[in-house]
Amino acid sequence: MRDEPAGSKMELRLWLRLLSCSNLISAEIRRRLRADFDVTLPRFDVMAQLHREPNGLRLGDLSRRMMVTNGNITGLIDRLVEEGLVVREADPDDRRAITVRLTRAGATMFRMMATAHEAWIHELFGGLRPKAVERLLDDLQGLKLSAVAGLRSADAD
Amino acid sequence: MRDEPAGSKMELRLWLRLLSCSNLISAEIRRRLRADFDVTLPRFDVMAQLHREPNGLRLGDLSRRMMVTNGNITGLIDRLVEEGLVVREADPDDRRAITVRLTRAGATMFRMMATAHEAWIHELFGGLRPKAVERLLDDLQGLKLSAVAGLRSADAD
DNA sequence: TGCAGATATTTTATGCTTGAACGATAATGG
DNA sequence: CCATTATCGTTCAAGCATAAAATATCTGCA
Repeated sequence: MRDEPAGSKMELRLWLRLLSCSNLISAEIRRRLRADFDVTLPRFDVMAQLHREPNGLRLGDLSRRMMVTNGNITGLIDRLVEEGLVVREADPDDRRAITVRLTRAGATMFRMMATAHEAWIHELFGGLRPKAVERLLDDLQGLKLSAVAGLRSADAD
Repeated sequence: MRDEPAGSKMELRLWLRLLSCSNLISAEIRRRLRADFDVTLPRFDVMAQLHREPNGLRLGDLSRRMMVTNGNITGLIDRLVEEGLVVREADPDDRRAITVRLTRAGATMFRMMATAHEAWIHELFGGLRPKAVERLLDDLQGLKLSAVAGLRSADAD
């Protein structure tokens, strides 16, 4: 007897449910960001990272933090620069490197968006009891650990 | 004074954690689908839907089930047809409509992928105790209900 | 009948994302 | 010192995704 079959099916259901929650919510956040601020989620994410680093971030660090490829960041920053929300600055110590930073307009805009964003999340998550929020935080942490372990075991193959 | 702040911050943390779990896992699934079967996740999803409908599905039904736009489906099906995994069939009753269905090769290929997929999920989720899986299924269902309610309340605005 | 509106799909423009290839610069080791 | 190697950012081609406009067909009703 193995415990896989039944367990596997439940895990599959869990994965589908997780994905549908995540997609449902992120689609709604994207919709509202677009409707209220004419901004996309990836742009919002970039601005969120930059907002916590007043001295700016190198492009490589930004792409690592956002877990996306370098080539992706280039285009994202291009558009944010066009809109005057972000500036590129040469690094005096390393001529390969470029640092990006929010402009004053970018920082102001981000603060407005962040306030709205937090309220939206509360609208969407507010139906959960605090206990359930705690449990989910815990269990999702467990899932993350499990997944990271699963990643590594496949690496070793 | 409002009662939001504390709760809102936890909800925000939960949202970020949910998103990072979902992204982590789906990136890994994409990577493996590509490495082992040279297939993308959206293509796999289309094939999964078609596999449960031996008589095929109309494009509109397919886009509704996958919760993506019509225009998206067009290109996805184009590529699957090129690869010989799917066929388009005219509907004799309605000349606007097109039904798509897995070819025999498509069905065979999907069954192989589905087997591997289930094993991958078990690798990634297997670190969770069955109790935790149950709890997550429950709590995520609660989250979904909360989010759907939040969607509707915004509609009414 | 004939036509207004609904429905089914495709097309188009735009943006995000990836992986791979590339050019420029920096760091290292003989 | 110079050649090799590594790092930083960009470019490119391909694919996914959306919203909006276009096309074709169907349906209901006056």
